[in-house]
Amino acid sequence: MVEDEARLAAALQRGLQAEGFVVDVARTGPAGLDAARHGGYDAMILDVMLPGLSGYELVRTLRAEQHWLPVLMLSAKDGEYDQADGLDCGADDYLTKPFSYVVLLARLRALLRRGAPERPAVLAVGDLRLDPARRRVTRADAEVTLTAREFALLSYLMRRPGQVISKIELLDHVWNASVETAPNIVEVYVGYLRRKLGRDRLETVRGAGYRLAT
Amino acid sequence: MVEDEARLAAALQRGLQAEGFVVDVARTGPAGLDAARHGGYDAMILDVMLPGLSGYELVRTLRAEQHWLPVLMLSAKDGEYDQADGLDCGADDYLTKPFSYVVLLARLRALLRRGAPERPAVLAVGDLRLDPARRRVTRADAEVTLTAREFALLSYLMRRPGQVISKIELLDHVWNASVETAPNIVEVYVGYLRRKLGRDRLETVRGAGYRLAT
DNA sequence: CTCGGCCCTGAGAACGTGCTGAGGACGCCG
DNA sequence: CGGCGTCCTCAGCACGTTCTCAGGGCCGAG
Repeated sequence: MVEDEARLAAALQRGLQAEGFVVDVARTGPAGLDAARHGGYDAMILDVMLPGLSGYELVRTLRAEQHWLPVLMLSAKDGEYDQADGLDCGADDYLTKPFSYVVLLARLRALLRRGAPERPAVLAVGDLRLDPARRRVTRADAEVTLTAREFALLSYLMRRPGQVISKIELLDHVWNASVETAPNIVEVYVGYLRRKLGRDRLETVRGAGYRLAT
Repeated sequence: MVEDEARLAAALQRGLQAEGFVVDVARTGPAGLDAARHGGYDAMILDVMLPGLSGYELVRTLRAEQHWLPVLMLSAKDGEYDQADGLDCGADDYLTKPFSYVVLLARLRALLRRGAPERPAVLAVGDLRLDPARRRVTRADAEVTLTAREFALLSYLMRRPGQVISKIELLDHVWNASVETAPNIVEVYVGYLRRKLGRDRLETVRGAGYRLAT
């Protein structure tokens, strides 16, 4: 739940927990966005008026990043266009304050029942797209075939584009090898990926690791 | 749309048609139920107060019959429990009359965007059709006879066409075997299916699993 | 410029994965 | 009992994948 009014947040949290839900609360827009990205939640209750980032922007960002978490929006504005805007930003339902707790609960259940549409959780960086479920990678809409190891390495890098990731970390997560494994294997596979994806997608940061160009 | 007030129905129909929707109207509960069952619609707008069969009962019946058409319920009752009841019967959204047309439209769009969690009576992928009820499979309109195991495997794959499904998962769901069972049996059955359905329907994704070509 | 270390790459060995045909176990039915 | 169909096991083979290794190139520090 992303809600900056502490009392409302606490009341809802208590109520939902009593229903058996596991509830986390974020108080600001950016914090909520972050939680939605990485928290593995089944749904999000989202206030529109938030410090840092409005609920509208939050949903829009989330959808642009291909996250399809069901979102129930709360707002004090009951203008019909506010409601329409919220839904068109990508929210799945919209309630105006003050709202009935029973209604909130029923709508939340309806949302969960409907569930997230099968995750097009597609990672996209530049013209690179990686679909974990379909295990497909395309570069400028052309399919690229990767081996299992190459695929694992690329998806690890694509989850943190622009960041430098050390060979040790890659060995650890992609190979789950111990620290003493020779890091040369990473170099070899980066080489393979460069050959298949283009020379300049993967930058070497000498002495530090590799970075996926954004 | 299932609505017995002729003027409202006509107005909505006109409006939605102007937005590019194809709209049919049913005036009674039973007629609406029938249309929902056989009409192949993408969503249903449903009044609660209907002659013959209430909206609540209609949705409940539909859901009990495993139809997962998105339903937007309309009602003159704005008691919170009415709303909660409607949603708990299986509706996906609920609007109280009088409602704003703009809001209706936005909610309808949100509902369509989320889409029906497809559970079609007949699974179809390419020229392959599989009818779970009749336990029949056809390929380009020619019947294919499958053994029980082959059928189970194929239907599991057809529920998630294009996605890569691991042998472990197949073992788990089609064989409900433990993780330590030798995955060779999956390979064998994929071989059988390929022989019966054609070589290239089932792609092997080395190190990952199998994928039904879309 | 020179040197040391870091990184890249091609060759090929080692390894694993997946495919297939043969055939045994089992249950069903005439 | 014998024939049949289904389910499954097994072992051998083929080939793609993974990894090792060594030589050489590149970069930055001094």
